[in-house]
Amino acid sequence: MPETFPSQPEVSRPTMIDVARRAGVGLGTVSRVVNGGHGVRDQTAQRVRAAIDELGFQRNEVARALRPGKKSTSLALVLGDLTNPFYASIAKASLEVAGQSGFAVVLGSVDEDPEGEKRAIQELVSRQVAGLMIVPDQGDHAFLQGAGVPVVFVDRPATGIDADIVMVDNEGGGRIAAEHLLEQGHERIAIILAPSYYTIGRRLRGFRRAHRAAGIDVDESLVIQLPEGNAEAAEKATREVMLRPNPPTAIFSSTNFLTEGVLRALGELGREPAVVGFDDFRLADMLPTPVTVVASDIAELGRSAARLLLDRASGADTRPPQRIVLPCALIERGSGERPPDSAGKRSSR
Amino acid sequence: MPETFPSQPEVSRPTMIDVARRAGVGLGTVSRVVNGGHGVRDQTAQRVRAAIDELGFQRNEVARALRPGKKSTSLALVLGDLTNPFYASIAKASLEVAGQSGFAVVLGSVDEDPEGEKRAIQELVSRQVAGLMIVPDQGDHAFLQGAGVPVVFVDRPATGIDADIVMVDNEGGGRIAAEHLLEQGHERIAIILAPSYYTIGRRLRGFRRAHRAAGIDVDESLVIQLPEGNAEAAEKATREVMLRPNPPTAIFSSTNFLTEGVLRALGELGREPAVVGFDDFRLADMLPTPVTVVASDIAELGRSAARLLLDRASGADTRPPQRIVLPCALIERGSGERPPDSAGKRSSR
DNA sequence: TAAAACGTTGGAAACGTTACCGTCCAGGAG
DNA sequence: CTCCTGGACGGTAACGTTTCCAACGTTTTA
Repeated sequence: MPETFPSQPEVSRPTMIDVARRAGVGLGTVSRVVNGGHGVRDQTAQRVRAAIDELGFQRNEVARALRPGKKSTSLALVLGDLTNPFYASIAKASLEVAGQSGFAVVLGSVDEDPEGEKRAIQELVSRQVAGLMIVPDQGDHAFLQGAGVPVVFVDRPATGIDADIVMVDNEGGGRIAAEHLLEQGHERIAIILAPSYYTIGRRLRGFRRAHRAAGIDVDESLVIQLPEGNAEAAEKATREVMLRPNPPTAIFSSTNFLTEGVLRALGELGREPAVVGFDDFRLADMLPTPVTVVASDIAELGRSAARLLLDRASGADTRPPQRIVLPCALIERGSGERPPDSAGKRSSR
Repeated sequence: MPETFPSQPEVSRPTMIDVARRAGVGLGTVSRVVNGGHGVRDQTAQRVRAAIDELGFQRNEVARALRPGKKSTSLALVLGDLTNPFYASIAKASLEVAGQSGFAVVLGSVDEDPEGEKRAIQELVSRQVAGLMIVPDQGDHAFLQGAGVPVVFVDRPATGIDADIVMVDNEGGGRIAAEHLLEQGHERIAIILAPSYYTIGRRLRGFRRAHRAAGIDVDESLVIQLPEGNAEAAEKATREVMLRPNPPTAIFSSTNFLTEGVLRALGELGREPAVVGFDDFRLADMLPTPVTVVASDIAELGRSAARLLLDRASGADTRPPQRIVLPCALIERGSGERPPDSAGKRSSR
């Protein structure tokens, strides 16, 4: 018979009652000291603080949050694949801002389907979080309307609910990318699109507007809608389009993962059309041809969302739903500056 | 005077008492139904379930966790920079495993200093999480010993406490990397080390053992200890060592970010010693010379940690502290297969 | 000197849930 | 017919905190 350890040491942590007994004061007094100590004599407060130190008392946040009106000091963050540096940046930044205000961040587990998202959100709400930051999936989010907890959407708005939203200027970014390529003289620019998320639609719109402004028609056969938003799909689509009789001289890929797939296909084909990607990514400047991208401050996206949510949760901000839009900027690195006639040639490097 | 909105809709969510009233049953009966419904007649349970649906009732997890013995259904995860794909992978994987068991994951905000880490952990403990997963900083973690909550360390052990640990075979990885370079005939191999974390020390030990086994002395001037663990420090150090009169013919970089700096320096110098990095990274195969790495299953690190912690938290696992070590494997891509005499030459690509 | 005002403190209720205990009723055994 | 057993259910205490109210003592004011 194997020796077993006690499953939990079960050294129940001291409570305020223990502290009160130890300090020889009432329960209410301990609470007052713990919460700033107003209305308590210095001498008494000192005794209480001493007892707290001796016992190693720590306030039980769960019990605290139970009191009516007292919201918990946690925010929830619901997002997709943390492995995507885009999401990771948001998470990191919002975590920092929340932490500075003494808030913890709860991450719901996020499958990719809308139903899973809804379940995750419900779970989080049942944990009485003070607010929700959500990078929403496509489904309807009306169920959040009367949830009684403030919500800030990140990166894209949700349907069925009017709430705060923090996002980047997708249309502007798409426009800038297309303008840049058009200025180089490109007239046949392919655009690789991830499955129709809101953001992608806006990027396409900017792309079209830039063409219209330049008086150049968009070749609809070069508007490529992928079935999936991963690198593999982009790689396959790129290979296909570059092998057509009349391939594009430039490619705008609408997502960081997509850009990766595009570059992989081009590398294998030995072709070098101009390439501009949406969203910057690590090592973009170290690839055989450094990659030109349209970038925005993703961390600021997370920071803004967290700040806004904290203000909503505290009741400090009672304005109608806000819409914060962060700018995009072009970062020229080489791949986006290739002239139209370079397509198909191998570089001499 | 600007019109203000009510800060919170304040539609206090229905409680079990509301459900009980609505269904015409007692409070205890509702609780029984919500928790599996044993000892309740089918007909009664049906009425209760109907009331729950009509009111949109959701159990208040905070109140539930307040009851003695009832641990909360959240795990805490404390780690460094989420922007590092290594940490992001751990977070994602543990999130998935926890989610499958209905557990949420709370991320503490993590500054880089040990004091901040301690504060973050205390915060998390005060939230009554069921368990802690920690990628520990260097400081002493003895304060966790009697915290009454199970702890699993991830990636590296902590001092001052005997707890479960899930990590990769750092020494083996270091050995494999060095062996691989030695087999190519390299005799002057530099190793770039991040500030002395446990893991780095083990990798160095493996590096030394491989040398000893091959009967080759390690040139101590090529054991380079960085002041900081970022790419910039590695870039500077690499430039410095490659410009020495007798530069190394190969470099082993002990961290993914470090590898990035190493490659950057080499690219600018136009030198091509063999390079092996510890930990795989995105786009490693698409760089001008694809990068050979020693890799392990980081996601499995996170999954194992979460599984183990869940078992500990539930009391299902009462074994003495476990030590799980995941293997490392070499992924040959090119940079690690350069012969000694290629150093200094530009490639012909 | 008495009354009022104020600051400090103790005590109790309440938050929403679970667990225990007691009651009630139906049905079977004696 | 009575007693007992057992399942179903209702009520209540308890978890640890915050907040409100009452009580007390001291000081100020009339």
